Amino acid sequence: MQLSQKFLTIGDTAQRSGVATSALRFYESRGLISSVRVAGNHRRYHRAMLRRIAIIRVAQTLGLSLREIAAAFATLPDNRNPTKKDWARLSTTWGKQLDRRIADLENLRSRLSGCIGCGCLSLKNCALYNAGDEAAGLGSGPRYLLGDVPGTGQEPP
Amino acid sequence: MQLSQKFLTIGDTAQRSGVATSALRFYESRGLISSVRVAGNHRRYHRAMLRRIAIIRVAQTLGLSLREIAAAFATLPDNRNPTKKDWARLSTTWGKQLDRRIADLENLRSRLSGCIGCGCLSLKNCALYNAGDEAAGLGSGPRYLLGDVPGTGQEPP
DNA sequence: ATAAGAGTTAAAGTTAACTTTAAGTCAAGT
DNA sequence: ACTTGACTTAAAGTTAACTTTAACTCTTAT
Repeated sequence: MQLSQKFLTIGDTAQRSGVATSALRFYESRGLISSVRVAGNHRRYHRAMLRRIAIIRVAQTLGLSLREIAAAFATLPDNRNPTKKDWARLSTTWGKQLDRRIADLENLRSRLSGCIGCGCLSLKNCALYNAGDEAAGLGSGPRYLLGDVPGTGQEPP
Repeated sequence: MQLSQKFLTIGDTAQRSGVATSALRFYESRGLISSVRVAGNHRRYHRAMLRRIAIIRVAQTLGLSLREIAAAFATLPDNRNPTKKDWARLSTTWGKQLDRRIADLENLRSRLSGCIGCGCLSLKNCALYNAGDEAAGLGSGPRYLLGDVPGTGQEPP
């Protein structure tokens, strides 16, 4: 295996990318990467594909699903291999998403802090319950917790 | 259905907790909640179980798996139903975990920021690669990206 | 010439957290 | 008496992201 080769076998690609051959075939089946075939139907990955594979792993670390990553790649003209500039654009977008996730968690954190000592945890008062399902209202979501406050028997529909 | 009843059918429990009956049976199969049986082999959940169910949902929102939640419940003396004090203890622990997750993400965020413009992304220099697998070293993890820098051919084992 | 090693495909297995389906039981209302 | 609705269980299905297995095919080193 020459390090300067332009095309790599799946085994070499796996070694250099740190991604199992089975995963590479899987990524290919999902359209995330591509290969050419040589005699014997064996795959050959272009060296540049290593960059793409690495970006996939980074994106996964950032919390993106393969579906989302594929969608991101699809925004590249001709679905070309990401250039340095493409990487800058993609990672900027992903950075913003990450910021949002962090903000959401911090929000959740402050809600939890407010609820740690309260012990109420009722649907109406507890910020934790009204966290995920803002528009849920009555009809879904845990109702009364500590205390299990009975209503009037005339709950709204 | 009387709101002041001490024991609820699975249907009533589902309605008041906002959790599907299938999910309740599933939680029970995993030991997260428990019930008594009445004539006809039908389940009855104690009203207090609603609190437990709600805590399960909150814990899930915080990112815990059912396995972890079960483990947390197991720390309660006699695996009793969580009291207000228990909730304070559990949620304090979970708050710390959440803090750690947030810190991890912020760390990742700053690494990403540093890499957005750089375009190097090599194993040795890139903070993003050395993110998850600190001790990975050579042998796993994407190697060379933009640039695909060839080594000496004498890589360490 | 041959055996080992690397590749190939399709299909099944894995884990989490449930949901859906199938087939059957039970109690209550008409 | 009979239908309806709620309930029961076991087993299979769902999604994501892969891995494992089985059964072959090719290439390469000896």
